[in-house]
Amino acid sequence: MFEPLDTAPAYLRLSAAIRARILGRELGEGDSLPTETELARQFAVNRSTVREALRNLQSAGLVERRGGGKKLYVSRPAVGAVGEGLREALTLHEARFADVWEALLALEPAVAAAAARRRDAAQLAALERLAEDFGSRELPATEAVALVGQFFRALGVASGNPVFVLANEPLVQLVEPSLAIIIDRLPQARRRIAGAQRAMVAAIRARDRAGAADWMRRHVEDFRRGFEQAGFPLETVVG
Amino acid sequence: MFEPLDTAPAYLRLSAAIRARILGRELGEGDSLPTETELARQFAVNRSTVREALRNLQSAGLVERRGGGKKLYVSRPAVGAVGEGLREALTLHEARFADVWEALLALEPAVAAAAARRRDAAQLAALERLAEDFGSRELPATEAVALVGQFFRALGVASGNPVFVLANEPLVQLVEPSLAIIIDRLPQARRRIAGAQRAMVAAIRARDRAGAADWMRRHVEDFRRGFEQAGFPLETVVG
DNA sequence: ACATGATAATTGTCGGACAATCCGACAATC
DNA sequence: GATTGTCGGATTGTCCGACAATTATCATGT
Repeated sequence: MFEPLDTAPAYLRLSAAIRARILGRELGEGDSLPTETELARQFAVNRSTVREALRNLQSAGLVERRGGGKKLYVSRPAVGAVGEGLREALTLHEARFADVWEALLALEPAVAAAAARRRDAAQLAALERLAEDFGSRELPATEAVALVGQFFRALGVASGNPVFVLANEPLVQLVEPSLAIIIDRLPQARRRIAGAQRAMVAAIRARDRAGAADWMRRHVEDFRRGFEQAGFPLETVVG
Repeated sequence: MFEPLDTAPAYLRLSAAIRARILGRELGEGDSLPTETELARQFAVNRSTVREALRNLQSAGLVERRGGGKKLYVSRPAVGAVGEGLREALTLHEARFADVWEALLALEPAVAAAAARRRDAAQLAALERLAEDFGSRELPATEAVALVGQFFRALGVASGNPVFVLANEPLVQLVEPSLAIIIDRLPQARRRIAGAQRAMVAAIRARDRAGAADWMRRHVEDFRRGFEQAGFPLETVVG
């Protein structure tokens, strides 16, 4: 009979208004927003209210301040930040290693296949350099893991699919700590990872989609085995 | 010799501090936070600063107010909200239909397979009811599409994998508008969707993982064909 | 054209204020 | 007994005004 009234606080309605303008492309990436005082004047609210609304947009990644400056710019949400939010969400939802692994097994072969199909020369070169770096040097675990993470991110970029790039990120972030432990405890882990990376890069260079996906599958399965052999149950909650 | 000082604004350090406590499980879901005045006192900052920090946590979904109340409670980020943020991010990254479809093709068969393996009786019943609802009634496009969305969400839940649940959400949200148009323009769309849902439910009931994945693959491929037949190029930017 | 320094604008933070609303307890009513 | 009214206190949403620190702007001299 009656519809609920819109009693949303002003700061929410304000951020919703600006958000709509950004998503509706009226404000494009790189455009700068008016100053807080000016926004307060235009929306006829207090500057404190404006600031609360801006914090909202800021943590959604829709606006940002560049390099310590004062001006606010419209921005597309950074992949790293979005991934971190997702990682937090998954942590609080108590995702287990088995869950993340299952997602990796579904996603990464497809990413590798897409990369094999669509990578350009520069992206291939980046992958080759990362694989070479990992394979040739005996870095400390933390740095080695960072390289593996970079390899996966580079794969995402090479896939040319922003959905893959975004989906990749939280999984990589969640997996990195476990991987560090595995590399520390299992002497053969480095060799196996290096081998898989080399094989994937070769398949991607040859534009061999099935090969890239296959090697990725083995790589991900190896990862699960490593996790178990390092003494962790698959039910371990990540994060 | 000297470490860089932490010059981040107070409201950021404050939200980081609370965030860390939540992620570190010192504050569990459902716990209530002190009042703003009390937080201001404890952190020795002004209440306005506290409020900016809280807006930050609020939009990350780490705290919420329940049902128009005043108390703040620690919460795990709601799937819908996280998905919406991701949808926005993908929209601003100009993901094309082809990209979303590629991700669906990688993800959904795995979700269906996991659901076939792990679903319990109640989850199966929910899927059956949704499929039955969709197949038996000739609802207007918007409601029909909502039912399809519910079917995918229920699949995610039945998969027992929070990663799948979360990854599902933005894809479903992005796809729903396109699907509404397809259903409107292609007379055979309803029948094909109903058929696929029935087949998937049957496979999931029989715990036939390969069958479920297979039917899902056909279903997703059908969806792409429908999109093209409805007159859209795959490069259409979603959102 | 380019560095430089003065000047104006802007942000981050603060203190205080007040109405609206929610909460809990208690009383009144059906 | 359950719903409804009432009342004081606590809390939030919003406003105002202020100020130091930092950044942007611009005229100026080289």
